[in-house]
Amino acid sequence: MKALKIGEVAALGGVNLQTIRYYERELLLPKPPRLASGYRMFPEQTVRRVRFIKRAQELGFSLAEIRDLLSMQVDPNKDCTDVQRLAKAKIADIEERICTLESMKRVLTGLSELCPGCGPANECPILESIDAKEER
Amino acid sequence: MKALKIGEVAALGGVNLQTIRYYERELLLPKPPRLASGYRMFPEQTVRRVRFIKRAQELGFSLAEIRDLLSMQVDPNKDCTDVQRLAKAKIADIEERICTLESMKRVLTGLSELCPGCGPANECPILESIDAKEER
DNA sequence: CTAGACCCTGTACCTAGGTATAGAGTCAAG
DNA sequence: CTTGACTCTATACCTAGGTACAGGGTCTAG
Repeated sequence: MKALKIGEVAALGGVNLQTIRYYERELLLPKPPRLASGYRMFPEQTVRRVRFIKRAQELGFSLAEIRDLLSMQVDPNKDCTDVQRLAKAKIADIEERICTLESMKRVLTGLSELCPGCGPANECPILESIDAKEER
Repeated sequence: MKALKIGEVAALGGVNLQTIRYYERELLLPKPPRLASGYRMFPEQTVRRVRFIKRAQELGFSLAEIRDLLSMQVDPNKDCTDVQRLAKAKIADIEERICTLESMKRVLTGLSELCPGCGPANECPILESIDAKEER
């Protein structure tokens, strides 16, 4: 099993070199052994871990949540229920964000339809609607 | 027309007092006249402007975009087309974010269905799927 | 005239997830 | 043995949208 230097881990993992050190500080990567010179020597599987982190991020997990996911991977006392719970919570979270965005979109679309698309901006119904809600 | 002190503007606008100074620095509010003591004296309509900012934020506009909206409100050379353009761009932006979230949700839901909800976490299909994409 | 509430500026701090820079040390090829 | 690529630590900086604090001055009611 070949040990990798930080630059190799970063290149293979597809991230910036500083990001590796950042992940180590944030406890997303275990502290690697060092050479006498102080150089970090990472086990090969670190690359896989970095990619795991990036993919979990794409699914909407924060680094704090990913830290939890990673600890479940290695903790024999944790079971699937815990992972399921995190996944379900994240799905609910995503759904809520979608709802918020959809309501924003509805309002904006409604405003946009009021606007004739011409005429002076200071009389634009979009601006007036945002502005004048206090007399509702 | 009564002039308002900063604390009154903040209270009536429903924001923190520091936020008013921040908005002034960020050119979202015009620089108000000052008393000899240095106290800011805001025209009453400032409250309305603060509320405009907060409502536009709720619709998804950033402060930079709101600065543009506000300048259109007062610039006689701008017309509705400009406002429309900003609104449409924001709608497109919101739609894109919804798409991203929906794709995240689809993937997570798929993973969640693979998981039996029991068994050791280190064999959880959710974690394995996030982990093992490199052999796809 | 004094106490308490208010205001001033400047600066630092917060979240989240990094990125950049400086100055010094190390490693490997030729 | 030198040179260039790599690594080390520490610290600062970035976005966005604020919030907090220190140390001072001002305003107003009693």
